[in-house]
Amino acid sequence: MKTRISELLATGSAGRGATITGWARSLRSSKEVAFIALHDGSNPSGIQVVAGRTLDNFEAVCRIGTGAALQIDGVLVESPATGQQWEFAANTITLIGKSDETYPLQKKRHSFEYLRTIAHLRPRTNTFGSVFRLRSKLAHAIHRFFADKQFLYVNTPIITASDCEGAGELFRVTTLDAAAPPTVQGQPDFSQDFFGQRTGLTVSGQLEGELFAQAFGNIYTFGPTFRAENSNTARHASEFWMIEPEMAFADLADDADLAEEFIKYLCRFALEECADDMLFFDRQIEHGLLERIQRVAAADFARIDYSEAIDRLQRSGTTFSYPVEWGLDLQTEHERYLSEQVVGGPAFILNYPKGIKAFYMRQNPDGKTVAAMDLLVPKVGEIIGGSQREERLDLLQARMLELGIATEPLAWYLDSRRWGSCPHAGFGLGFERLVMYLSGMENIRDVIPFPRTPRHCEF
RNA sequence: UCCCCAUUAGCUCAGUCGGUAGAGCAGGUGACUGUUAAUCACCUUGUCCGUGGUUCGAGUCCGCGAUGGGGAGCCA
Repeated sequence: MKTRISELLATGSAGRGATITGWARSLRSSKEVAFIALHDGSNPSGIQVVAGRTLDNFEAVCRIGTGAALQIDGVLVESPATGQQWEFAANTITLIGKSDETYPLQKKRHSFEYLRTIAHLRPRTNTFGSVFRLRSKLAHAIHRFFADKQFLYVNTPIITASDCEGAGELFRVTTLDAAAPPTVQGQPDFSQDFFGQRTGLTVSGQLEGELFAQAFGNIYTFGPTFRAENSNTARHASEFWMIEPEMAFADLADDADLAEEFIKYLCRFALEECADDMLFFDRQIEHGLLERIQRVAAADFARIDYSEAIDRLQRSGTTFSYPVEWGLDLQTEHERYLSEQVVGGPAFILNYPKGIKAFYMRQNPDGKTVAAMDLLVPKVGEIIGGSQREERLDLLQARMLELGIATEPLAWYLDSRRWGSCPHAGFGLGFERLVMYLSGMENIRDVIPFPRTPRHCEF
């Protein structure tokens, strides 16, 4: 029976016998004794294995390469040396999988850029061990948060025929022969395609989520999302995971309240339930991370109207590269100024001009703005985008007509406004951006196991 | 997609005024009774990103391309 290292350290006492398995991170040997840093992925520190000369295969153990897979029978003992409280005194060491000097992970610090080229091996490093433990636990925490609030978890489609959601470029899904598709009037004839129409990968589960919200009240989605934009930044990926709650009988204020409660919950969760990994990030990735997250968990998030934000930017006395004018979208430099200089923490920007937002957002009584919100956080930027949805059929239809959006393909969406329509609101949270924010990691490619970005689909 | 920067040993980098390359780490061998990315001694390692040009001579200068990084746009 194998024991996980984290469990052994948490529940073990001196003299407890166990069998552990894992991979050697480093080996330090001398004439009479050898030390193996053994990791099994269950904690950041691993455990120090002590191998004495009395082992039958002591000579062989001293030649084990970095990265080798081992099974070790032994007992937990208090460490006589500083550096760790416990260590594991080996009785037998079995080499399960050898590793030679060509193993790409060396006993030294590697750059994240290099590790991206060996993404199949990087989960065996300290940083990526902590990143993916945090990511996994956060995913569970997200489900727990919504389950505790009686939100229904709904799996919205990955393949969709809606290409007018306004959220981004679709990846095409087709079984047609790319070299010689059937054509009609010179264009590919998608009526002969697998689904009998043009289809793509989802850019958002929101529209379908709204339908479920109008049956179950409160719902959320949590799944992969695809955007075919040629974005080359540290914050964008072509495939990422998004959490999208949607609440019926709720307005924009309810939406922002939920978002704030959600982010704070996840901050507290990370601090409490991922303490050892968070400590690692604080020491190795971003000094002051713990304090920053603690402050967010205790903060009241600012709520600033777009119009007020424009006013404050104009009166700031700061010179920006891009113009600040009512009706124009906020640029990254403006968002950073607001969250970092004006607020010094997370800030909601509310009620944007309707001209720069999506068709489904609810039109405000002023006739100029819509009930939209973005949550801006220092470092990562926009982490949440949401809105109250336009629930009035006539206004929604008029807006679609105004923007030239065909209504027929979205007849089902409009139907939700035809019978039993009600005010409702929701938002989208980028899961990777959340992991970045909580870990201090600065590139989205380093918080997703095998990143998909323009020109990259390895592994 | 646009702007800027980079690409030299397995990794991280230095390389002066244009004269055929060097350090640290990793790795190998040996030493060491307790190490913490062990330490000490010795040793190995090069398509200087590719391509075309200038030049007696190019890692170094110029053009083009590729890849990576930072910033911007798009957005989560």
